[in-house]
Amino acid sequence: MDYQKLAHLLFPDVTLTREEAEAQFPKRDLPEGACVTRIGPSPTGFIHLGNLYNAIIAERLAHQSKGVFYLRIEDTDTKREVPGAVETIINSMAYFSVYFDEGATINGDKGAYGPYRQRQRKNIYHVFAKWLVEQGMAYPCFCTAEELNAVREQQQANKELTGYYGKYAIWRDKSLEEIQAAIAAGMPYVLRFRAAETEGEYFQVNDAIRGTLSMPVNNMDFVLLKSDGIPTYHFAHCIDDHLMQSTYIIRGEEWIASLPMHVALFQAMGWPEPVYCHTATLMKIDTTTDENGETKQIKRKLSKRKDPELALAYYQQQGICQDAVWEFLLTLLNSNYEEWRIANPTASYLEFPYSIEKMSNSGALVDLEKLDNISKEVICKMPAEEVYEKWTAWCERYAPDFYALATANKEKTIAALNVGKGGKKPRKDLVNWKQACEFLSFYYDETFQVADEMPAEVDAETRLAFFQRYLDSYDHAADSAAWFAKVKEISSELGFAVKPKDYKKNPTAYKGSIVHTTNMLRIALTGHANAPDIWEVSHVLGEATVRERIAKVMEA
RNA sequence: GGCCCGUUGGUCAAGAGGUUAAGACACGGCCCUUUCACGGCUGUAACAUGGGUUCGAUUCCCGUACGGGUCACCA
Repeated sequence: MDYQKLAHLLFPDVTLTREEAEAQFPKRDLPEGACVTRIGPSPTGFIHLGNLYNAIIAERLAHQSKGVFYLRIEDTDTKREVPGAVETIINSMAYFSVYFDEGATINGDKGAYGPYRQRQRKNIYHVFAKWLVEQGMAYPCFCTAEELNAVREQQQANKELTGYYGKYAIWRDKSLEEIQAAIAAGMPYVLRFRAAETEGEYFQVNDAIRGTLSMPVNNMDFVLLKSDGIPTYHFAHCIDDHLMQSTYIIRGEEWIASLPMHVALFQAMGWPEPVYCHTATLMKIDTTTDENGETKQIKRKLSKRKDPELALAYYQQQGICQDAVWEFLLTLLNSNYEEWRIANPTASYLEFPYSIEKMSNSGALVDLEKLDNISKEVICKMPAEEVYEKWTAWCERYAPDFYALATANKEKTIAALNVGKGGKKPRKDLVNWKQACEFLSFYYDETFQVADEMPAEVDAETRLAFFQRYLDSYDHAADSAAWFAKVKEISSELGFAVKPKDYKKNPTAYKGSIVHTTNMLRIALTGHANAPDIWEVSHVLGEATVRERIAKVMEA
């Protein structure tokens, strides 16, 4: 077989040599130890937590080492591509504060190692594909899908290893004439890798997360180029990650099984392999009912159909703060993150020394309660102005009514966000931006509602009397202590116990306790029996609103 | 089914051939307290399983179970 002739027959338009093509991607000028990483999402329109999880690892590895982090769009599957998906990927990553040094952007590509969309790199792949053909390491295969299916069924029936290998690789040793005839007949074909003919041979690969993996040597003549000339993931991964000089490949564990193919490819090309890092799949607990009617809890992979929390869009819609998602993922990534956070309460999460060796290699469960907890922690440490900016930014897109209210009452809103902030024990009222709307709604007359019932222990007459005296004696300028002293005084005059314990001990001696009177005030002012400090809230609302709201509940 | 990966409290997890097997979230109790939240103290709760190796194993080895991945012209 004349491989030169075959190569020319298959790639008549490729004029570049392998060396010339490689020369277009000069060595990166980076400091010692710098990592080059990437994410390579497919534009299928669905990006999920796992994408972010891997993106954060890659980003940290690159930026902690003064390396490069880039975005490559892996659009080799034209069938699954969804219009606008590239924008979705870019926007989602931006929403979660994941920034790329180079790669695909909304306005074309940025960086010297592009194009960063694989379909646009077709000619590059062909140069290397041609070289492999010249070396006798790749050949065309004209099998139809039907033929391949038939072979697979036969293999399954015989309990043999399925796939295109050994004696089943019927096109691997065809003559040039037969290939020429097939091409002349217009038969579509794929380009396959000529694998080593082995069986039962093993080799070892190192994985930065999992340690040494022992795997069978690849003996599959897998597809390099599909019939449309576009590479498969395997081929594109090898070519791109070499030319773009990725040093670490961060990807999900579903790729472990194809590692032998990738290693074989790198060896065929004569290139060093990058360091592989296969991350664990995110899981969740599901409650199911078994055949005996008993409910069971099982741990399973997050599913796109069943689990809304898998989609990144879910976190955006819920208004879960970006920083909280980062910290949550960081705690899953590195178990010592929480300890670090306790020791460094005010540091940015970007200062955390992330280490790939500390990664867990079993599937972590997505615990939304934990996320909420982290989220509260993150928001309560944020200055009110920042909370305001982030909350309103979210509202602008997801809650236009609140966007209008908050921006029209900016000063009041920031004051409201400052209630209970600061000090050693700041309040943790806000969990996410969606819940923030609910929580803050009582501050605005437009959304204020009396939701809770007045305490049943207090009769209507006493209640009115209390409010009347409160209004008559209300001094907006009084400080918190003076104000509370006044509330106690009125309560006492009306027969309420000033100390809750006194009332508890001797309930018949009183009409109620200070708990009841302050609760009435809370309900009148905030609509809820549970609310932040009354005095502080009153000063956010302003005297006029305080008087109005109390007058209103007296009418009801 | 073949191949690969994994299994420490409900969850995330630290850990080591001999430990009272950390910590965080969640849950319970107590305290603080004008409500709630916060905070403080405290409690319940774990090494999948059977064999080896060993003076001793949850930690090392082998098997089993369970969970996951993969076996495409998808990534």
